[in-house]
Amino acid sequence: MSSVVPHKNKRFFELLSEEHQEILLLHGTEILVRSGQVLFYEGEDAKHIFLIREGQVRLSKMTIDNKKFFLHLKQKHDIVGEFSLFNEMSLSMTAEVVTDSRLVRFDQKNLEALFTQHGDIAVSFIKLFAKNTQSTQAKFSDLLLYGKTGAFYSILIRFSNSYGVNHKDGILIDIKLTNQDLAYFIGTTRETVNRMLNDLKKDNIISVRNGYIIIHQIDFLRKHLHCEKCPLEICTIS
Amino acid sequence: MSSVVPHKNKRFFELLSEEHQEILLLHGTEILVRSGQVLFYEGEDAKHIFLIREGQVRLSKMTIDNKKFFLHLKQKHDIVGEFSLFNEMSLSMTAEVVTDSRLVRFDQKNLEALFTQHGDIAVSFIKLFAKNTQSTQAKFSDLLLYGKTGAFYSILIRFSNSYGVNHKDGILIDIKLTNQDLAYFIGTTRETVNRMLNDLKKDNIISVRNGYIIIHQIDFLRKHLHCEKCPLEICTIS
DNA sequence: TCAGGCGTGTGATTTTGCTCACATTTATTC
DNA sequence: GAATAAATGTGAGCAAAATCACACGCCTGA
Repeated sequence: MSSVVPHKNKRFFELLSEEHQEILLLHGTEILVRSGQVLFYEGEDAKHIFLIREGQVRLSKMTIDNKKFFLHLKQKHDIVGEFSLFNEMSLSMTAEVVTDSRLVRFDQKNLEALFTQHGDIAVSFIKLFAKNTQSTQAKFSDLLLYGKTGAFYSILIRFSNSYGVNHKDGILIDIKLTNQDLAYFIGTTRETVNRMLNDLKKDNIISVRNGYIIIHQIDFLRKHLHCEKCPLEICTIS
Repeated sequence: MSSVVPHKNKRFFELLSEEHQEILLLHGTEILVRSGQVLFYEGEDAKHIFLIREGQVRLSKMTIDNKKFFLHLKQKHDIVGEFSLFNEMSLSMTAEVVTDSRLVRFDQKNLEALFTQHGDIAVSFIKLFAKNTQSTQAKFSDLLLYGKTGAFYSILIRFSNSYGVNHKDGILIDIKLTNQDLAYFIGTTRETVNRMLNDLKKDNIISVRNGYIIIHQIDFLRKHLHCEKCPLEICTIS
């Protein structure tokens, strides 16, 4: 742990006690899922939620006029599909596995019973939701209040918090992201992203080395969003 | 209950059993709060959450460069501040009472204990979060994917679901909203809102009678968002 | 009753971001 | 290593929305 990336965010599963982790795992089934597979589609009825043991899952919304919008990129220890607990509502997003993954699948009904019995696990779950809510709303207010540039900076900060690793020249975002991917995360076009990226490169705020983004001056980004002092936990992409 | 406003959304508190309602109320303190008072500010440490018995509370984010963004307008039976449960994180929004209100204030610590003991109340809380999450994310994807017009239509639909009452010419939104208020809900300017409002009036989609908006053709708005068939519960403003 | 405040309405100008079109570079595949 | 595909880079034109500037109506309180 260095000064650049002070600490990784603790994810839901890590926050549970050993004992609770075991209880939870006993109620699920481990499954292997290949990249490209879809865990559930928008509009379907919710049946399961998933814990990621290994791999990455992307949550997105897609519209009829085939616009796409990526909401989250979930990783190890994250929960996917929690927003369907325990409603009869149909799902509001699509979950797609983007790198081969090992997941634990839980049945909704099982979980409800488990939570009713183990109030303390339910409380951990509430914490998960609470953090998520804050994080999501913070993200969107960035996206809306500071234009596309703001949205872009916001997403960079979020990626650096969720996927950043220390690097001699700053923070390296340790996943491949095309311009188009980034565009889907902020609701813009790849051209606009490309121009913004190049502006930042020109000013030496970031650089790109074989497809990976390195952020040299994250404070520049934070300042633009008036977010110098905001807590790390809420600025995440997962 | 008519065909225009098929049913009011059931809010968190109403979904609890009588027994649970009583248990919950026993753990809180009833307070009266005047319009204009602030329950908590962005950046503070979270101490309480609130149940609205009567009145309205607005949740917003405010930035240094004094941009404002209204996230929710909560009403009777809604919970305010749940996103602070049970983290040590500082609050990410400001809660302001906008009409004189009667609230029940809960202490975080109390609630955590209560939930641990009564898993089933915790489960109800998880439902609240789950619905909220879906609703919020649906809203924001509208705001980002369909431009300012889309954002505006989205907000109108949400207000009609949360505050709409039947009216001979359509759905009346039963709260006063200035152009500026609406602008803060969608992250735009009052001028833009004004122009959009007038466009809708011109086409007889809506009209405004002494400050209250009446929606005549809500389907027009829905169609624009490709949202004809989407469930009522997630399109709310609270 | 009239002054001041607040909300609304509307034009002109500028900025931002999207669309389209195409060139170039970087990966893949056979 | 040539052929193809995928991703990046960039200009020009256009559309959407923000900004600025100001006029008007309506309520409210001295």
